[in-house]
Amino acid sequence: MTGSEIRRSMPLFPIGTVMQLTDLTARQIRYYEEHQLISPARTDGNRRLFSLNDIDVLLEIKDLIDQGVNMAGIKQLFFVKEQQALTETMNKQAEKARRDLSDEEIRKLLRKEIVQAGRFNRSSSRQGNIHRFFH
Amino acid sequence: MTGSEIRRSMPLFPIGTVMQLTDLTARQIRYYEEHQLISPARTDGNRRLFSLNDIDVLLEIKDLIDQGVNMAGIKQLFFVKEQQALTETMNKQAEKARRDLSDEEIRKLLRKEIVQAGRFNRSSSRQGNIHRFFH
DNA sequence: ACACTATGTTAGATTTTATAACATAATTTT
DNA sequence: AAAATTATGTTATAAAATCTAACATAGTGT
Repeated sequence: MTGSEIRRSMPLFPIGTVMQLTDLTARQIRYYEEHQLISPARTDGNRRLFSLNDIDVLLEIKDLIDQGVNMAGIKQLFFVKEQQALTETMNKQAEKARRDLSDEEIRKLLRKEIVQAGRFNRSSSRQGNIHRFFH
Repeated sequence: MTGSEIRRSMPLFPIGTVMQLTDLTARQIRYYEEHQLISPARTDGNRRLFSLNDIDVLLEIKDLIDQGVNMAGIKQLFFVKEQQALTETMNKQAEKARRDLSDEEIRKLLRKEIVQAGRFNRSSSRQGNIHRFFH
């Protein structure tokens, strides 16, 4: 996880601040939590603490609501987005794996070459000081 | 004022959050406010709301205190820093003014050139379509 | 030894937030 | 059209967080 991801998910804001920042009522914010669109952290005393990510999501919800999308629609949209994000990271992992594989192949070839060079040097000029190639 | 400056001075955090973020007690934070090292905003109900800048200052104070500097010293340091910042912006303004002046001179020269070009064209070849130079 | 500094602690008042229940306009379903 | 559902408002009550102010105190500086 990167530093900015940590910062964006750090629980910092009480509901009052979030209300001002998002122009949503406390009732709305709690309602969206009830529907699991956000999961703010809690203080020891059970007060909600929202992260920057939570606020982003709330602003997104607000936009969609303003555009007439209902809760079911929003849930679906979020679900799809999450799937997208998931497959995206999976693709990235797969690509990384492929890259790692071909790296491995490169290394294999390199090894072969080195061995060949060794043989060549030994058999032809009897010098055998491969290490020169690695300085 | 830039966008990030606005963001950094936006009153967002209640004292509890600031306590956790800075590892200072409420008593300490209020004490530093009493000594005008910070000036957090207030809610309608008189609760303090701190900005990111406030938190930076508090962390700076904490550092200095950990290094054994007392309040008087911290005040002096902050005072000096503020003076520095002020003279710095003044220098910037002065430089800008100088640049603006020489810009003005450049424009003056350019104007002269244009007028000359106009005269030249009119008197010699009778075409006078200066506007070509400005496309 | 004495005054001052920086912080702790406590008390009582006020504000903010929590949950839960009931109310309701707007929309959807039957 | 009537009934059900949805998204939000409103209200009541309890608990948590914060406020100011006062007093306490260990450590510093003179």
